[in-house]
Amino acid sequence: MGVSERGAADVKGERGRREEAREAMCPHRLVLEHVTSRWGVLVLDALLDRSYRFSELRREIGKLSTVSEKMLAQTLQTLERDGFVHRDAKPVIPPRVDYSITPLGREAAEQVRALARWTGVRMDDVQRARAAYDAAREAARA
Amino acid sequence: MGVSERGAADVKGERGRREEAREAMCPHRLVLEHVTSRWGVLVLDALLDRSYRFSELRREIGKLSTVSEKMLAQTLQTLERDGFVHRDAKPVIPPRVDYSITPLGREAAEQVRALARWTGVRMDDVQRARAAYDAAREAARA
DNA sequence: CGGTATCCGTATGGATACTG
DNA sequence: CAGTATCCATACGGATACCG
Repeated sequence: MGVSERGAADVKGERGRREEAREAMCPHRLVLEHVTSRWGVLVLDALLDRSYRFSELRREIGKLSTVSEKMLAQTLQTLERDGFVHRDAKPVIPPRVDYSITPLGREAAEQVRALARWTGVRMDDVQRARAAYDAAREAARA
Repeated sequence: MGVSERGAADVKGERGRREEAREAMCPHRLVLEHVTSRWGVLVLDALLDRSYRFSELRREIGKLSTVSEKMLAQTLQTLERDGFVHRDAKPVIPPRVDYSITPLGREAAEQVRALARWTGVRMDDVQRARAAYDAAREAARA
């Protein structure tokens, strides 16, 4: 799931309409979507170990899956706004911005990491299940 | 984040190309995306308590967020293929299909539920963080 | 009832170029 | 370096129709 935020570029400075509409009925579902989003998961997991600069974080995450600058920036902004990530912009040339996890973010990140680890551990069970499923469908086709 | 599967209808019987390509480099990331997907989270959480029929599940989930038949079917298929959900189609008229969670799925669902609960508990911290963030940006604008 | 097939609008998010 | 602006492909997901 994406971060569900339209880039500020596409429509002037507003968060997505969908997200805004859904915010009314069940606010914490959105928070869940933020932390479990495609890049949110990887950002939180990375920041659990140490703080990162923007490009450094991009490279780190890139080991697993390539993320565009745009999506990384969007994800970081969302997580910062929710209070999970702290952004420290140093007024130097060239610019230097450090991202770190907050105490609140750490709580989320630990659970997310646990889930991520779990998928790794259970991966072969999943693959066996998939093989069985595909085989059954193949058989049904004949 | 969606389930990341294109409907079988759109392109003949194949899973999304993106998903297929990414499957190669980091398979367990996809599993994580399946269980944390928009509807995957809600399906797993619901099935943790008891089994449901298709429409019944749709109504249950609908209390939180409306899901189309198409997306629910897609989500259930993905979770079934991964071995998290068991599908029991009874050969009766009218058709009756029960969905239940598997032991493997239960492990995932429990973690997902814990995370979902956590977002509920910490919701006011998040809202305070958001208010602070928005106020800071407002101040910077002036 | 429990789906699948098809059509289709549009938000999502990647690539690229540009700026402070 | 750390982003923002812009463009654009596409896949996400809703509506509808139909079938077993």
